[in-house]
Amino acid sequence: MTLHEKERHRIILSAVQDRPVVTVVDLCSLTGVSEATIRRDISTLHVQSKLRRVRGGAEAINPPQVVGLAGRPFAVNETLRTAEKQAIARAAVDLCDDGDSIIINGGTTTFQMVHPLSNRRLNIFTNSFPIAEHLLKHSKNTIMLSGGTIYREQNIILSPFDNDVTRNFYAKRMFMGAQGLGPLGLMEADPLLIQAEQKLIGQADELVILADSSKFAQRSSLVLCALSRISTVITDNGISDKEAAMLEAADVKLIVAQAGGVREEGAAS
Amino acid sequence: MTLHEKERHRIILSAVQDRPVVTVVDLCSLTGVSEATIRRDISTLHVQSKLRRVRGGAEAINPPQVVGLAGRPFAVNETLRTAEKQAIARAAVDLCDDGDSIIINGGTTTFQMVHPLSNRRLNIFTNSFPIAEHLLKHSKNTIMLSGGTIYREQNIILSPFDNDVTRNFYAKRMFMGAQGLGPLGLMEADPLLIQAEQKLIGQADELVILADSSKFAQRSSLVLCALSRISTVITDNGISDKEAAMLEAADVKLIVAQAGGVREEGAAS
DNA sequence: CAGAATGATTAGTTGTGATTGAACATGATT
DNA sequence: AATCATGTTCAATCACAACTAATCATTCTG
Repeated sequence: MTLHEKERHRIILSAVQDRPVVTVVDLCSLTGVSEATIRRDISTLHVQSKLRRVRGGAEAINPPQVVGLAGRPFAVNETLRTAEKQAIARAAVDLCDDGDSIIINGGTTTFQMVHPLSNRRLNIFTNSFPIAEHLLKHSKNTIMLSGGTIYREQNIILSPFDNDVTRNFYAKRMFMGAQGLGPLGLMEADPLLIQAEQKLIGQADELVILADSSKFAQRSSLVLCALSRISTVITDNGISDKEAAMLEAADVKLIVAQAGGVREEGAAS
Repeated sequence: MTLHEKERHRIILSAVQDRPVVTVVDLCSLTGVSEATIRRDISTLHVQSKLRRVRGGAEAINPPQVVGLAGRPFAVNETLRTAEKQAIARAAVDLCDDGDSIIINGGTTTFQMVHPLSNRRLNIFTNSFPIAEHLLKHSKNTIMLSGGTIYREQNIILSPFDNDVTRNFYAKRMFMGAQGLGPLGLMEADPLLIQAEQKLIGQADELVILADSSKFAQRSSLVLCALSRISTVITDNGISDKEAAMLEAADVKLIVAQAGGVREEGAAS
């Protein structure tokens, strides 16, 4: 993959805003270019005062504490398995072409999609405030937001009412994370979330699930939808043969994303 | 395929606006002409300052610093008359009690309400992304957002559809700024905004207008609503007696806010 | 036909990726 | 505490591919 200088800069800046510090290897797997290039880019952006260069990577230029606790999205969960999540998110974005209309459901995994999306031009509908915020600031995508109350813990916008914006938006694909993924289907913990997500699922042709391999071991109390409704699952190479077979039996396309590349298995429809 | 210079230039400019960066080969396959010609065109457009030439292609001229600019809301307008606007916004917030439900329409003046609101606890409905963002991070108010597309220039969320979240929210007061304020009523420039704002106005008992005194001189092409619909106007002490009389005649309560305190005049209903 | 614009060719420049050895941090050992 | 060992990060270098600019032949336009 060959990206242009400007595009890489966009992605790097997008990533550096998001976290106190990004490592060179992070940016490497995020952009798909070599370490040398990343270093050169960081140097360039450093002299332009777009970011500050530190050993091992780069940090945002603005004072460390500007963003309070609530400001950092998903503060606690964010650092877990980021490498896998980034690779998965990148594979997800690779499915899309510029101009596509997609839905991104809120979550820590789907949030990682914002960086590869920063140099794209899609129509994006989301119920996640941080995703909308980031894309608004760091990309040229068209952003549509669902209306309702902003729930601080989940950083999700929920409405008790039927939302006409939601019901009138049609998307080629919907991307969502998962609490757990088993033979029964997609598992979720919060009943309130389920209701909102089921509404959204109805608006998309394909349903793409982003789930790192640990999610296959997790179970939850509520089933959001059956496996048969899922078009594609993107995961990392920690997935077992048995789990892969389960998906294949349900006619689900499986994409295995690994840092720096994507290996495809299984088949469907 | 043979295209004329003008046509190619139009295509190139169109493409460059659309994406952060276009490559020469992109434009090549887009126009069907040779790389040499595209390069010549880019050179021409570059000296005309229609776009910026970068290695491998061209980029739009406008974002020399996308991050810093887009991050701060209303970057251009923000610094004008801030002292007055802050005093006005403070007076507006003083009208509210904790627990109230209010609507805040987007705008540079109403944005100033976020600071006095930071230690309050209200139910706030807004169509302004920056207002929601700020209150979410720096306050404990309950935030409700209208759904729809986020318009970047205005930083406002608009929906072509009737929005049930909007229609089901009832508020004691709605706060909004104004383009202009005259005998005919509240003036606004953008027809798209008018439609959305009129919907919102219907959901509130009282309509409170935040308008610094310069707004009485401004006129716009479109009337948003009559003076009679307005409950209260908050302005600064630059208001003339004649303008105050106009408001009093329409039975509008007038509040004059000045830095450090509030002086009340006029009376109503 | 003249002048301009376009496309192809070529030579020169610049960015990119991999390799190497030096500088640096970390943790363990004496 | 000082030293050493290990692993990571960094800068310099080089080969290679991509991009650019200049030139010239050809085609289009008036």
